[in-house]
Amino acid sequence: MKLSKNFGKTQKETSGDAELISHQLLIKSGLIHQVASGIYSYMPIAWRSLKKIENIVRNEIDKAGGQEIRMPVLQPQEIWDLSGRTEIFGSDLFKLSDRRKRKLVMAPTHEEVLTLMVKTHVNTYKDLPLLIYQIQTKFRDETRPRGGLIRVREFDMKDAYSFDISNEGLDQNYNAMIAAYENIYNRIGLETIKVEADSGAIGGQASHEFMAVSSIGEDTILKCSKCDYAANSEKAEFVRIKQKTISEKILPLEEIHTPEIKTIESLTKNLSLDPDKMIKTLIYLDSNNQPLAAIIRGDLDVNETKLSNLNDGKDLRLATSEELSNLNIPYGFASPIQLKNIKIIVDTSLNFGNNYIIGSNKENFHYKNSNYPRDFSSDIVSDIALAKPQDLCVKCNNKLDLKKGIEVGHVFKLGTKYSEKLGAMYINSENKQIPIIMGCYGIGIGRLLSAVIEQNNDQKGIIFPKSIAPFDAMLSVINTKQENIRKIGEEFYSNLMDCGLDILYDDRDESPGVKFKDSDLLGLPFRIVLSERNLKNQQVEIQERKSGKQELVSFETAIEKIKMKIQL
RNA sequence: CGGGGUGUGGCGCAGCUUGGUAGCGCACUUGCAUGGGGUGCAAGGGGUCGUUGGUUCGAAUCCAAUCACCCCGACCA
Repeated sequence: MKLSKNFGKTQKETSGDAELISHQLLIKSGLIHQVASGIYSYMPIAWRSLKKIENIVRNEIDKAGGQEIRMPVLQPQEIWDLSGRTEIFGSDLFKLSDRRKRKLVMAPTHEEVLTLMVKTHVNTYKDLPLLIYQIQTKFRDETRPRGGLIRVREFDMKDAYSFDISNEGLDQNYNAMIAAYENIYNRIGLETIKVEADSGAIGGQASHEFMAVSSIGEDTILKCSKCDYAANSEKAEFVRIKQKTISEKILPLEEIHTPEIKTIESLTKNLSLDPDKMIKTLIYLDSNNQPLAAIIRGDLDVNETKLSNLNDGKDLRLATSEELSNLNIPYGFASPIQLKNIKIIVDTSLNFGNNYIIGSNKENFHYKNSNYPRDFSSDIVSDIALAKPQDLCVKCNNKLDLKKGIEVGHVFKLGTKYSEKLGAMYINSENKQIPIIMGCYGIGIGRLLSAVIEQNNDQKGIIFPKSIAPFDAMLSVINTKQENIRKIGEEFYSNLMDCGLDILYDDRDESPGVKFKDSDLLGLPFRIVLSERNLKNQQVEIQERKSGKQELVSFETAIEKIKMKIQL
């Protein structure tokens, strides 16, 4: 394509609105155009790259046995009511109604429609397994779109769904998709790590996320410094360390006067004891305002996702001090001891120490030498703690590191959650109706592009990996005003195109500086320079964007050389 | 939703405190020069100052409401 004809221009300056490098580069290079918050148009050059990404994704999912279909964005709200996700998605779900006042939604994902399709078209175990996917525009009314294409409200996503008759079948599909995802990231030049994840609003038994490690990532990952264990912060587990001063002897409970000492921090100071000698009691309220007590060692923080999962996934929030006094719990002195009619969830950390300081439910008093389960009971003992860097890996006992990541793929084992709710059953060999076992697998196309740019750039601009570069190379012709050079350039361009190469031909009447800057900014894998200086010596310059390495080759062999380099 | 910020030619910004009818850079048009790292000179075109209402003889500027966008948090396949 001739750059002079391209719809879209590079800019010298970017809006102060753009903070992320990928966002700045996408705007500076004229690749995207913002229409509204979290809503973008893709300009021709970006669209080429996105189509390449899309095709790599399509190719890998096809290889994994996927069948591509296309489902509508617009869907009746009733099917979302049926699965119960109208409420779960809440305000993130774009809703509208048609002229007959029928309620519709703009789909943020497609489990419902596809499960209902499968219900119609699958009858027997002989029809399974299936792996169905589409690449479709999704809509989510995000609370806060941000970072250019990183988090948007309208975006293209590949979503795949597996349907199996056994957990082994599900495992197979799940693993096949993980392998496909890893191929995709390799091919598009994105470094990712696979982490264990919480299954969130989609629901289900197991889930992994693929994270592009990046300091601007929105997600927090804990990754073992030695082994391959990695999980996002909602999911991450860790080994509880035993108390340093663990007492052999369990001492009797004793009340101590602690006036106005309401926090672990002030207890630590006033009693000269480490926080891991204390127990903290946090009272949460769920969406129905049902209270819940989370009991955890003083040096640890509660992971609200883990806690919520133990409470039917209901949203939780900390009770205010007024709400506490309504429950007869003095703020700052809450305690599981003598706590009645409240569900108590205890973190496993309490099993690794004894003789703790603990609240008393009495204003200005704590107990010392409290021991679990001697002094209080619990409804559930489980891991409800938030992992921190330096905590120990559950697999190998080495230290965990904290990293930030951009979520670029998510896979879930759904199980029978949707098939049961929507009645997607098959008949087994014994003529019994059995719910189909499902999995779902998502990967965001636009987010991949911005993640790749976020990872592949330098001071000068984007450095496109070959596989997703909008063109194979930039042909910069210097001084197009000179008739003979322009002619050579035109011919050279069409010869390159005839070789099947995809060339962006800078035929503009611009100064060399402008052409070079734009070429670097756009970051195609190679730049080919035709100029008077080189042509005098019958030479053509080829520069690799990534390394900056320049090479002068003879005019005759230039096309062959270029072809070789590009196809390498 | 809470906190902070910003809306002025296509883009980036100044002007607002102290009211007097809009300016700079980039981009654009034309001409001349230049031609290996955003080149130089000259001449031009283009703005409902986010919107609505108010105060005033007079509002980009003061007041009020409202909308949009960005950042942090909360939230989030």
